Amino acid sequence: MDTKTTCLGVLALGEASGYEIRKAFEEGPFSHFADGGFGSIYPALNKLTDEGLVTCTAHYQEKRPSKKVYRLTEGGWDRLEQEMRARIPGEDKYRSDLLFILFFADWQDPAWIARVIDTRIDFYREKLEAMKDCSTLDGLMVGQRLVHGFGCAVYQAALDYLVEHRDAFVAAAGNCHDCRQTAAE
Amino acid sequence: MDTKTTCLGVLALGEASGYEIRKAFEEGPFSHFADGGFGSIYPALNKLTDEGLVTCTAHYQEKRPSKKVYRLTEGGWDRLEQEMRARIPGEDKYRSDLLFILFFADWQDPAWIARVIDTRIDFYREKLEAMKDCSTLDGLMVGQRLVHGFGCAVYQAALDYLVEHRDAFVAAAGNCHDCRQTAAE
DNA sequence: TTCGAATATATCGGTCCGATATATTTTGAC
DNA sequence: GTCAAAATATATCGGACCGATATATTCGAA
Repeated sequence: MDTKTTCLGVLALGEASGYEIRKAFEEGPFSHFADGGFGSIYPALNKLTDEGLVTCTAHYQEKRPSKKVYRLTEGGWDRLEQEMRARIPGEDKYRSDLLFILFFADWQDPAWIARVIDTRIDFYREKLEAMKDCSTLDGLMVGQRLVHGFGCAVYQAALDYLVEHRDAFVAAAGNCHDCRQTAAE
Repeated sequence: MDTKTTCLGVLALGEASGYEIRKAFEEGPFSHFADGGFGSIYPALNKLTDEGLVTCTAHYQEKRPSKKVYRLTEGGWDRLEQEMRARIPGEDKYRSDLLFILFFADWQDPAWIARVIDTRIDFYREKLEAMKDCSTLDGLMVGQRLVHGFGCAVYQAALDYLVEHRDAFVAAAGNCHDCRQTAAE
């Protein structure tokens, strides 16, 4: 889904400003399967306004930049529904710099490998704790709760794998002292 | 990692053409944590050649476009090592159109929800089978095998969750006949 | 009191990606 | 045996996307 469509999705939960949409992508309920920075969100919101899919109301605030609150129009609802039924969704995209580094673990310093894995283990533990004690789950739609559960399940599997194989990764590191020659076959 | 760096990574396993690099991203050992289409790979390869990080040798073939084979230089090896140790790797990116659709399951047609989930379950089953019987695992470095295992573990967790909650998703669908009003609070 | 984080919008340059163009060989189905 | 489809192989273009940056104020913590 492009940024325009994911913005429509956030706005389907209630009116929001560009800033609030970004929070939904970064920390909110959309954070584990969608994203978008300001450089994508603001242009997308302008295009959506031009196409009549959202309305924009400026809420003037005395001491801050005036907040522009966006809201779906009937056309916006139609477009969102249409996008969600348009095609069987394509394969998920999963990109990981950590896995790229770990792939070449054999050629690297054991201490460095240990450090990147331990950092990630800590990160996953915190993330999962925050997701689980998430009391804001009440009142959500069933789909939202299930998708949240999907996120937890996948993070948990990643964490478990890292914990279980941490030592094997570290042991692999530093065993190949001549990688450039080895790779040259 | 940008496309230039991931290309260096593929070339670290042996010389390759642009076409072969793409296969490594699409089906090969890099497929579950990196990617890049021709539109990214060819320009990246040109830049790497300009910077002296790879060399390009044209292998003329009689009846096909001549194959340009790229190979890492010493500078290329240095750059790759440097990139992998430059910083603690950032959070993985996970993007999913399926989860976006499922998030709004309550508002959608049960048959459609069943179809998208069943399609994905089939996809994961095939993918996992292909990954597990992967006899090409012999002779790989330890890091490569472990990263492969990580991919299997995460795909398995995703598959298990979908199988277990498929009926709950379908049951959620179609229960909300008035989503636009409901969303308006 | 000062420094960083949060609130809030916006742009710009560079990168990335899907679609498309081109051309031949191999594979497989009927 | 023939024909279509898939694989081999490189390349570009326009539009979308993203990180960095600019601007300005308030709030809380050290």
